[in-house]
Parts: sequence; structure tokens; C-alpha cells
Amino acid sequence: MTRSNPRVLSTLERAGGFASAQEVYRLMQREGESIGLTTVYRSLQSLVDDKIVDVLRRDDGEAVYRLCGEAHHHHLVCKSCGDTVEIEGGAIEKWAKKIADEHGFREVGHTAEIFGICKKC
Amino acid sequence: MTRSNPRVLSTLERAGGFASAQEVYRLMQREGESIGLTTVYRSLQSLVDDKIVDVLRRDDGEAVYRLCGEAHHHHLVCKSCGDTVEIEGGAIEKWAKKIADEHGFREVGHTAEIFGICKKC
DNA sequence: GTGGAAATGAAAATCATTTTCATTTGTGGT
DNA sequence: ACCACAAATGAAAATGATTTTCATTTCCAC
Repeated sequence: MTRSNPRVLSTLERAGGFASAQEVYRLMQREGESIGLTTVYRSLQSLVDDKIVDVLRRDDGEAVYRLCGEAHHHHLVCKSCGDTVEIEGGAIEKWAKKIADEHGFREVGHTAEIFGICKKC
Repeated sequence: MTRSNPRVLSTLERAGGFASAQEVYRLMQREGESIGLTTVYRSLQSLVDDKIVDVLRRDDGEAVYRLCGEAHHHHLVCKSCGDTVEIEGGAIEKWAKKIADEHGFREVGHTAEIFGICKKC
């Protein structure tokens, strides 16, 4: 993936760093960019693989992609408006490590996400 | 919703309190219950509306339904062989609640999973 | 029983996402 | 420049969960 990747990334940035694949595609169409929906999906997926963007789920199950810094963090997501707060996970890191050690697991990683309804909703 | 509702609920219980609509449907089929997929969806939705079950999303976007009040647990999964250990998440519960409180979130839930390579692999 | 509202379910529609596959593009070797 | 081959692209079809439509069935209240 080389040609499309940067265009998709830049569109995602322009969208406020938070959009679904369909939205990125429609936005690029509107701006006269020539790209296929399939390629948008593939580019986003490769950006996820490269850990340049993050993916999470809206309430209706649609995947939304989000620019993401390199620092490992977790998310507090509003189920209603999709608003996202990056949070620190010091406690989690320790917990994950401890549990994994207890069970003899190596090369340990983890995922954690908190969701609820935010103040505004 | 009256006739199907209890049957769907009881099936969800039997499934361990955690399953997708399709899984509930297939389970009922296998057990010889006569019910339509549409009705399973409608029953689950009404159980969600009544706050008897909770809905959240798998990584692939499929909705999974969970009995409310079920003590939920987390998983330690081996990336290599898929072996899974159920673990307790006391620390996580507290962490999630604390963070959510700090940001004024209501109706809070969370997901967490630890993965790595197990002893055998 | 009778009539009408609510519940049911089969089939079709919807919608995001993935797959297939033929075409285009980029690259390295000559 | 030319050729060959691999990677990238995108249109169209396939997939799979979920929702909608609509005709039929069930359940009450009278």
C-alpha cells in the first residue's frame, strides 16, 4: 500500500481524526479524489496494522477509525455520541502483568476499554 | 413481547449469560425450540430496553448480549494455541469505575482482555 | 364466538465489510 | 526504452449480521 495510504490518512486527519471507512470514502469523493471504497478499507486496515490509527466500534457496530499517538493508552468512550477520552492505564498494566505471570504467559499484551454515557448525553 | 421473551432469556442463561443473537437462535434450534430469528432479535432488543440484558460489541462488530448483574470475568488468551483462562478482574472493576467517575460518565461498562503465549507454546 | 390489536416468522431489503478477479501501475533488470 | 513480474487498485459480487415488510397466527376483551 503506497499511493492511497497517505491520501486516506490525510483525509482522516481532515475529518477531525475520527471517522468510519464509509465517511472517509464519501469525503474523498466529495473532494474529487479518485479512489475506490475497497482501497479505503484496505488503507485503513494497513494503517491499523501499522498502529497509526486505532479502530473502535460505534453503538451500531460500524467501525470508526481514529488517529492515535504512539503512547500506549486506553479509551473511555461515550456509547451515545462516540466522544472519546484517552486515559492512562497504569493500574491495568500492572494487573495484566501480574495475572500473566501467575499463569506463566510470555509476550503479554492487553486491551481494555471503558464505555458509558458522558455528561453531555 | 410475551411468549418468546422468557424462552430467549432462559436460553441466554443456559448459554452462560453471554451470546450473540445468532448463537441464541442456533442454540434454540438445536434444542428443538420453534422460534424465528426475527423474534430472537426482537426479544433480545426488548430485554435490552427493559435493562434485563446488556449489549456490547465483539471485535468483529457482532452484538453480544449479556445478562445484567452477571458477575463478569475477563480472559487470558494464548495467541498461539487459543487456550483461554478465565480470570478475575477486581482490580479492573475498581479502575474502570474510578476513571469513569472522574470524567462524569454514567452507565459504565468495560472490556478487558490479556493475551500472550502460554507455557505450553 | 367475534373483532381487533399484538406477536410471530419467512422472505426480502439493507448496510458495512470482505472477497474475487481482471486491470493498472510501479520497479528492477536488460 | 522495453519487458516482465509483483504489488496495488477498484468494480462487482459475495457475505453476514441486522432490520423491515407483510401476511398469518395468537391472545384477549367483549
